[in-house]
Amino acid sequence: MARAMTIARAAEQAGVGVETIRFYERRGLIEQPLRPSGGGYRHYERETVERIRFIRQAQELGFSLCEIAELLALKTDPNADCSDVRMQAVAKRQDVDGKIAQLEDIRSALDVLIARCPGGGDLSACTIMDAISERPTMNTAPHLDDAASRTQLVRTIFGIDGMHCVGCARTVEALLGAEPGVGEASVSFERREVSVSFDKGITSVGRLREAAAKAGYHISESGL
Amino acid sequence: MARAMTIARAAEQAGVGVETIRFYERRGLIEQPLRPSGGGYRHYERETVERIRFIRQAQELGFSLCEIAELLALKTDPNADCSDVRMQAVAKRQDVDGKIAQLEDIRSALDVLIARCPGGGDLSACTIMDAISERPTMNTAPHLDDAASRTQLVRTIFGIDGMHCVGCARTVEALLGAEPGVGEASVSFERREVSVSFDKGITSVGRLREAAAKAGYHISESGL
DNA sequence: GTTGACCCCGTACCAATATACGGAGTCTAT
DNA sequence: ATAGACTCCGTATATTGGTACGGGGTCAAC
Repeated sequence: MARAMTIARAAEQAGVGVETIRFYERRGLIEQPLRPSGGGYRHYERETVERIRFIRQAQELGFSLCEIAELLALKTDPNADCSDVRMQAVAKRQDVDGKIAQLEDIRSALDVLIARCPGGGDLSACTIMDAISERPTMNTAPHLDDAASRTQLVRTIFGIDGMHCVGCARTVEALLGAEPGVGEASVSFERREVSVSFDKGITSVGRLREAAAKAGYHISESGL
Repeated sequence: MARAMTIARAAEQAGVGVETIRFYERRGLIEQPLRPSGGGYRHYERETVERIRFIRQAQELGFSLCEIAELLALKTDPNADCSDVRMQAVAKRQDVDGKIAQLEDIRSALDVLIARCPGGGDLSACTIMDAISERPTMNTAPHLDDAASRTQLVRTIFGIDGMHCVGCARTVEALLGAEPGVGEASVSFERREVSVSFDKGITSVGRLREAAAKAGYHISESGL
């Protein structure tokens, strides 16, 4: 055992770059090792190499360098009392637990997709696409688990004639908004435009035009 | 339903900032919504809000925006054939699986720490610290699972006299390196210094000094 | 005692993922 | 018709986790 463990060798053994080690030193994740008088080269311990590997491992697991610093601090903090340390560990465990749970959610979601997929052929037959569309927000979506809630939202901007005032604009907004299948309608009196989002599976441009016409307004497919 | 869904309202509903939405648009994660002629304000769909929430969810789970773009692309790519899509999903699933496995490793590691901890009192009684020290690299460490391998590595730099040449330096390196408990020793002939790391639990400065003295070299606690 | 490999430090730069700013335009309410 | 809130766009800045560069010092070997 003769060759000094210089930074390059330490880096190689830890599987990182030389610059990375210096970076970790600057960040205080590892301490700058003892150096000879007057500023020679750093000499590393195997221990330090292990510490670097620990850092990489923890990173792989989604811990930030700050969190890793905390984990490492558990080891060296001389002021910590045991229950502090324990609480740190417990909190971290809950953290990890939560991450696992979320990943399991996404995994089972993917499982469903994969299981449903015929496995080949044209895209039109692909159930994965549909499935993703059905549950676009994972478990945060309020309640659209049912296959019946398959929607085909579109938004279009029409020109509109026959409005005399801002009141007319509000009227049109209200009457279009009341149509079945319409999500949201907003009318600009000044521009004589209406922007409306609706479900193609429920209503249609014609139906909307009709509804407006009944109140004396004329919709044209002009805007954009 | 009159109020147009402008960017601020969409941002609020999706739980992100306005700038974030614009950022996602630039990144192509969501498409810039339809706008009135001549460049008015954006009008958003609930659908788009859902999409943004999906993005945040996926991010929480460790997917990068690029990966999320892929996931979202499964939904809309008109050129993809079904098996392409399926392979994407399967790959993603494996990805997720790997992450879960890693997190489970770390979780059980933390569980061990927590279970061993007495739960209160002075730090000197804290087993968590010891445990972390024992397995600093998680499952990548070669084989130091045994409690017997509790080490107390230190490194010190000494001054050394009595060397006549570089050969002497190598000799000292070899003889110190051969001492039980010594990890690594490196000697600078020019600086008359030796940097040695050793286990305090196994050997001692005195023992090292003795070993060097036997070969005619004198170690002094000078360097640093 | 000189050479070539290595290391030092400070600083600059990179990519990812936002977030902020500033000056101009747009909407809506009064 | 004007004030105030909001939005537009482009650009700049922040944060995290590095990576690269350049000018000079150190080391070991011949």
